[in-house]
Amino acid sequence: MMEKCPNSKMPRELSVGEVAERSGVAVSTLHFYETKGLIRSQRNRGNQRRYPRSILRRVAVIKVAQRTGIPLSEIADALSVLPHDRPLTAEDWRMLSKTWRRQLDDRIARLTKLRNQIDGCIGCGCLSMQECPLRNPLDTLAMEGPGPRLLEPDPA
Amino acid sequence: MMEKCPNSKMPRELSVGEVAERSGVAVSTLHFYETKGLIRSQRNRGNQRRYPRSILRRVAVIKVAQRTGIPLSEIADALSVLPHDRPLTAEDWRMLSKTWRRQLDDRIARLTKLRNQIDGCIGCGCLSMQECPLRNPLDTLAMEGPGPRLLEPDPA
DNA sequence: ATAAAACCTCAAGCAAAGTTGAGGTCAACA
DNA sequence: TGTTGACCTCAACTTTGCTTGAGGTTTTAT
Repeated sequence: MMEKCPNSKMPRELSVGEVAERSGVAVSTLHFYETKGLIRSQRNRGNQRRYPRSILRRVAVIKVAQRTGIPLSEIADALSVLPHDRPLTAEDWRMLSKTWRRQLDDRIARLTKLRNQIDGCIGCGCLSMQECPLRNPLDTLAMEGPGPRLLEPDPA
Repeated sequence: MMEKCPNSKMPRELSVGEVAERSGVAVSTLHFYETKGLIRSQRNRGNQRRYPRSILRRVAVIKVAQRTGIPLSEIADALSVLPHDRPLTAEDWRMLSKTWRRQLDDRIARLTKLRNQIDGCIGCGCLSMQECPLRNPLDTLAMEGPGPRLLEPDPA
């Protein structure tokens, strides 16, 4: 299919199609990520993309970050401090995951709080009551945090 | 400002601006919701929108559902079985919240699982190991559930 | 009576995250 | 040496959830 490494069954470099297949993202998505600076590619003499195997890890990390709800632009920022040409190390990952893990906690906490509110509402039939968080979102949420904000900005 | 109910300080009907102010959404958003069938309005003789007070609850419910991550189209579906011209009852809310609560649980569970995976990865420095969920997303996620799905579809 | 604020419609624009298609090149296999 | 399948670029289109603006009417306040 592609040139193989003579000493191994593993190709030394991966074509975009191979990366797509192995990482589970579409070729067009890899192109797209490249335009966004999330990944980078070398070209062979026919101008086709060739990736080092470490691309797979990078893409996996991107996907994980996305699953936590981090927008691509932030993922790009976080990854941009790391060189494209060497594999991510465990230490790199520790740094990245520290921040993302916090944001994930945040999202979980927000959703959990919402769930509790909903449960409270179910219990009390609150829609007919003055105290319900749904009843008067403005007042209720004014008490929940800073700023004149109704029903949280919700990055969720 | 607007015609008042003669027997009360509360306006009988609300203008779009009032609804916006009280519910915390922009006027343009209310227009938008109307085009999507989420809300409906009566018009006065000058063609301006007039809402019953129950609109506030309806908008609040929409916002809550949105916070759980439900797309507007599904919110519209759920609300469409309820008449626009009477206030939501506690029973209505119980029915709506039952489904949404389940989906919220789901989201929370998904994110929590992801957090655990991340924690596992941090602990083991897994990026350099074969067993890491990040290492080979295809195989790993094939085991997680049904279907040839990589890195979950993630409605999150 | 008139000016300002609020409202109306409709069209266009924005951001995120991609996908799709047209038109053309490259490479791997028989 | 073909001929297919994989690849290339660039532009346009998609969906979701709105916002912004133009151009015009209605309400309210003075």
